[in-house]
Amino acid sequence: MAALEDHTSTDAYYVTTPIYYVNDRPHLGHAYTTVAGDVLTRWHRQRGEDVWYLTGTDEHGQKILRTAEANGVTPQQWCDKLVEEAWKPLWEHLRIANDDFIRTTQARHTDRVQEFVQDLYDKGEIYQGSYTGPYCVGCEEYKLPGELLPGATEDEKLCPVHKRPVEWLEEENYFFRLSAYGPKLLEFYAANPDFIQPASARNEVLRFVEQDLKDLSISRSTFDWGVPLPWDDKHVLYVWVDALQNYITAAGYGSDPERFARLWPASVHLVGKDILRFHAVIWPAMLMAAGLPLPRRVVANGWLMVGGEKMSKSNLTGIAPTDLTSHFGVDAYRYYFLRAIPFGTDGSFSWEDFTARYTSELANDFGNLASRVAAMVGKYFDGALPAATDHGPAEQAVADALVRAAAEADRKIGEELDFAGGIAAVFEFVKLVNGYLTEQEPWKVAKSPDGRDRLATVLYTAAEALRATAVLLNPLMPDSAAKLWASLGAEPALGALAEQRIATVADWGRLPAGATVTKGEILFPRLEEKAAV
RNA sequence: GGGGCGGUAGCUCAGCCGGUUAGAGCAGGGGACUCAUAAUCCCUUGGUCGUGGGUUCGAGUCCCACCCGCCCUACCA
Repeated sequence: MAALEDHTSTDAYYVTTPIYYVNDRPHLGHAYTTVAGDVLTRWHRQRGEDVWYLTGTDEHGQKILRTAEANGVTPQQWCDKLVEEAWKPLWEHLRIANDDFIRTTQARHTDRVQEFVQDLYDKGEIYQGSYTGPYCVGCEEYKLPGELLPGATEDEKLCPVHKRPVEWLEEENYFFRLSAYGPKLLEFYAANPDFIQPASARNEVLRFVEQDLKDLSISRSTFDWGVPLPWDDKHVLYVWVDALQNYITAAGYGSDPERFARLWPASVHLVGKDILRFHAVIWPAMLMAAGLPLPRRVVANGWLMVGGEKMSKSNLTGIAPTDLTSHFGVDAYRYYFLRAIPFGTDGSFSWEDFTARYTSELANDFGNLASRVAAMVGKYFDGALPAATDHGPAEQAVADALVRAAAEADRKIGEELDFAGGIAAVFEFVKLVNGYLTEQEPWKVAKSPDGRDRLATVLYTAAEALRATAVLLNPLMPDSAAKLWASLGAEPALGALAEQRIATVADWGRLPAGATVTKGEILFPRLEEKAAV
């Protein structure tokens, strides 16, 4: 529904993940979003587009300061350790092909951030004021009057989290004139109906902005782990104001005008639904104030639920991504979450469901198809792919199905970010090829003396179908696709798998006769019995 | 408290502007086949569509109320 590909040929397809808060190790939710972005960008690379994929870490703020203190190190040491020992290694492990990794403590970021806010200050978009509000000692933060619960007396209000009375505190602060941007934002949303996706997220933002925005407090003076305001170093920037700008500082804002022109505005900001408001309201308003173009899309993904229960912070960190990859493998991991959970909605997953899909879809349908085809080419033609000399209606039906599957996958994955739908289209094609083999019964044809042409044609058709499948699945499961590509002996004639283009993937007959087909290792071995999670 | 989203077969989900006997995949049952990772292919058993009202010739599909789950409410994808 949201085919919003209005970027011109000179613009890069620039995708960002959220900038992850390095307070702790990456969990399944972070990995889910990052894998989605990786598949999206790999897909666009295989379209031949100029692609840039950014991820990174948000390293300022009071929470990190506290965590570092609790661990007896400086906040910078804490961040360095987590980034190098937990975050970057996980992305490598999951085959994330990001083009850059930005950390908000890097000078290339903090210098530009200071210039950005100085510019807003000079333009009168930021003013000094004082913030007075109900403060919860338990939360160690200000609350909104509206979220407080009534207390024992008329004047007493309780923190909704701690159910304890709040105190009224006053703090000198700088404010961004967010309230002035409500009408402009609504105008922008109306003119760009696909800006916020999915529709549920868009609704939420619209209702919020329609209620009149309040100016945003953008500085803190009670702690110093942040970017100092250039005109008042007693204050550091509110962590989100600093963090959001990673999307432009990493793209060359203020340092590399040529690169910035190529990358900005971003094509897609991937975000979790919990941080939607920052990306769909505050960030656009800040960009408007600075006179910069707005990103084309903000896409919010839903929440992972474990076995029907909400994945709370505790049990979210309870299952580490590597706990799953060590059992199922990295490719299956990448496959599973994008296949099983419709992007944009909350979705349940479980060890049992993962196991069921692995066995049924990856091992039985896909992996086994690769095995049986390679085995028969080996058995009946000594591994030399024969030519299809008897291409008839049944073969044409396979070729036609491929055209449809490729088009649907391209539209759904490449345009709509409907990963589950796009993957399903490819796997329906895999099932169709299994059915084709069952109908054609090449093992019977092989026994008849005059069936040589027929046998060759059937096996060629299946191998050619697999060739396309390898290309279509490469963005999702690069290691398995590479194994299949090697098994088909495709590289000598067709070149590297990553160089295969989506636009020509459904052109029938690309895999040349004579290719050396070998029965490589099993793509998705049957899983060992697992006693407990 | 306010705002948003969801509650459909054992499981995970489709069901757009209301219209014949509510669909898919998986699991379960039966059959065919043997090239293949005991895989594949065909057929098939499952549902008072969260609850209670209402609108309508007709409602998972619209309206109201309620129950349950989740998210946001200015530092967790």
